[in-house]
Amino acid sequence: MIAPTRGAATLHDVAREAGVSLATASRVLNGSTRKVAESYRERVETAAEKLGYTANLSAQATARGTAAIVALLVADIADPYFGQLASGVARGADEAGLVVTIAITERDPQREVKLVRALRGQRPRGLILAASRVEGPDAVGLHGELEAFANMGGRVVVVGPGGGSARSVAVDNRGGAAALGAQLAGLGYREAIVLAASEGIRTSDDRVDGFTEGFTGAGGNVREVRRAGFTRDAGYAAAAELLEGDVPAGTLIFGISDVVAIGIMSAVRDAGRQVGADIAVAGFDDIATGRDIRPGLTTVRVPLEDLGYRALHAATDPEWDAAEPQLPLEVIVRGSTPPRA
Amino acid sequence: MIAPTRGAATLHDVAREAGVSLATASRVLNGSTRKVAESYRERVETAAEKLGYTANLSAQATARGTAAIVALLVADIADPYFGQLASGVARGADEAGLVVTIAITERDPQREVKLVRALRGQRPRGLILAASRVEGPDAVGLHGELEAFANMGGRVVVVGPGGGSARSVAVDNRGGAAALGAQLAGLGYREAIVLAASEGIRTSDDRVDGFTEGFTGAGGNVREVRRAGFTRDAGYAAAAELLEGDVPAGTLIFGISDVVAIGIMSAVRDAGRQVGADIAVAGFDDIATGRDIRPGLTTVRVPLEDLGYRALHAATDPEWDAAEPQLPLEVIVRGSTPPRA
DNA sequence: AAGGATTGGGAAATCGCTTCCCAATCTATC
DNA sequence: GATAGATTGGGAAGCGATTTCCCAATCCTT
Repeated sequence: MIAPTRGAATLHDVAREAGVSLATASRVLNGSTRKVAESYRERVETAAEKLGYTANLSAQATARGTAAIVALLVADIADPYFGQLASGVARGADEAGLVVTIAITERDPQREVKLVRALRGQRPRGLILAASRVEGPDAVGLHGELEAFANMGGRVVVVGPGGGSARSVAVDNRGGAAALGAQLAGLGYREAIVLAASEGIRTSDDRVDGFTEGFTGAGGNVREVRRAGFTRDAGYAAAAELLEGDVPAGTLIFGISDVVAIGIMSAVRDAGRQVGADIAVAGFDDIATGRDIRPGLTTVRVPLEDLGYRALHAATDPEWDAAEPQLPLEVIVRGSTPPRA
Repeated sequence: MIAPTRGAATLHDVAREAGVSLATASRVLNGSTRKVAESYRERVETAAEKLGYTANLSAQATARGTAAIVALLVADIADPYFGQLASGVARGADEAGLVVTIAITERDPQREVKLVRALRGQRPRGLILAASRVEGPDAVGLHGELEAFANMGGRVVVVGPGGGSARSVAVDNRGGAAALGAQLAGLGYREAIVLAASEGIRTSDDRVDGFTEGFTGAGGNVREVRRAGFTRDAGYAAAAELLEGDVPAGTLIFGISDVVAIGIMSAVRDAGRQVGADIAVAGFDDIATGRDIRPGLTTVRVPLEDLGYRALHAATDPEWDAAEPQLPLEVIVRGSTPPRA
């Protein structure tokens, strides 16, 4: 039952209703090491229930000096990659009794810096950066902000290749891509084109390098690495342009992520070519869609949800084992890369 | 430049550094109607810059009595439907200088009630409910919580059919589904099966009713309405079961949402049938994937991003026009429902 | 039965920031 | 040039919690 009072009930109200002091009420309702006699405890709880009391988290945060918040920074929450990741973060936060605040960078480094600064105002326990170029000129401002954040007592976690003092939850992009490349070469592919994001984005660079290594190591040849972006439309556009030129049947196009690869598949079809036997396509991440698309998308499975879950823990557990084994990646071959005769 | 102090700089620090009072520093840095002399303003700003000051949002919230927060409740953030919606919410929040906190219900009504209660602790300006059954026995507890939330001064916005005091950003599910049904009947379909969520979920019910109305009104016949859920897997499972029975060629299966429809498409294929001429499939929402899948998914376009954007404004704008026109829906026919000869 | 050790409630200080109120200075008016 | 009125800085009282002391009432031990 919740009393229909105007404004929220405060701890003060509860204490008065129960006829105890503020201190006692606080001890009963919001975790404290000190014990309170059963009779008092009951009275306080009854009063709280009756008034529909919920602790004011902001006040709690000011008093305690730290907020039960974790901030998550993603490039685009509508992108399934980040959606799945966020899902894991949210699950972990829920378990730990933390609130997740989310901010969108729109892949704009400037914006990212500004957001980190704004987020700092919340004094979150941790900050999870899921979308960032950790290198390049843009990174310097960001670095300063992260430093400030850490100095403030917050933990920074980078999803992907870590840097500096930040903890990182890494994915073996290079290894996974190498395995993919090797396996595809094993299927008989000899010519590949890679559609990557701009240089300096580690995730992309690692995947390109790994793929090249694996593919060429097993007898293939990477004919070209084109720069596109991380979006479906970027993949589509780049592939469309590519297909205006001469792309022989049997060529493999490796998209830097599944989202990109899906764009590529559509472009291939719209160019009047066929995905699979004619032009093979592979991606990376194994987002849910890859399973439902036809032909199925060959990819490297990244356990995104787990990754998010881990990131949450890296951001909040005091003693977190940086040496924890990386999450296992797995190559998944589907119809988009049929074996070449 | 940010000074390498331990702990965050407080307003107090800035005031001392600048040699002014707390009040003045506050007025300069955090919006106030009062003017401050240029010379003071400058000194304060310089000091703030030097110390890397960022206002403690929690303290600000306690002092002001309200937090610059909007809470968003979704069923599953990895679901593209909610992802796109959240995207719009985030954009609007960013423009309005608000922070978005996100919570996941996992489609569990009990959990939803608990979350609303927990979220109340943040004293957010608004609460956007994007995933909720507004009817049925489970709804009563929720209703109480929402009431309490509103009493506290927060605004509740329901995405979908509104109820009670909450503002609502509605989608004409019924009308859209009716248009879809009519159009498909016009393409020559005569027999349809609907895969819906459980009864009592308004969104689902409205879509079922609308579709039935439109389809039968144009000469079709809804043979059956099966209850599944709102997920891809639910759609897949229900369709798989369905296809074990006798489903004649030319039958149309309408999935209550695109996510469900995509599951259906996969089930159809896995059952050795063909999507399109053999078994037609239609969905609702027009999530991005529907464009890249083959055949393309016939659906009703719901401008999800705009919907989220609107919800944000409904949650925060003091005078919001409840009578604002509903967002336009549009039937999109793609290859999953070819014209029947 | 007496002295010390627990146990547990309450007053008050504190967290970082806003804002009301007052005093001092400045501007404008006649 | 005096006075009313408008500006603008600062002091201090909150906001809604937590937490450190302090002290009275118990409990245990010998």
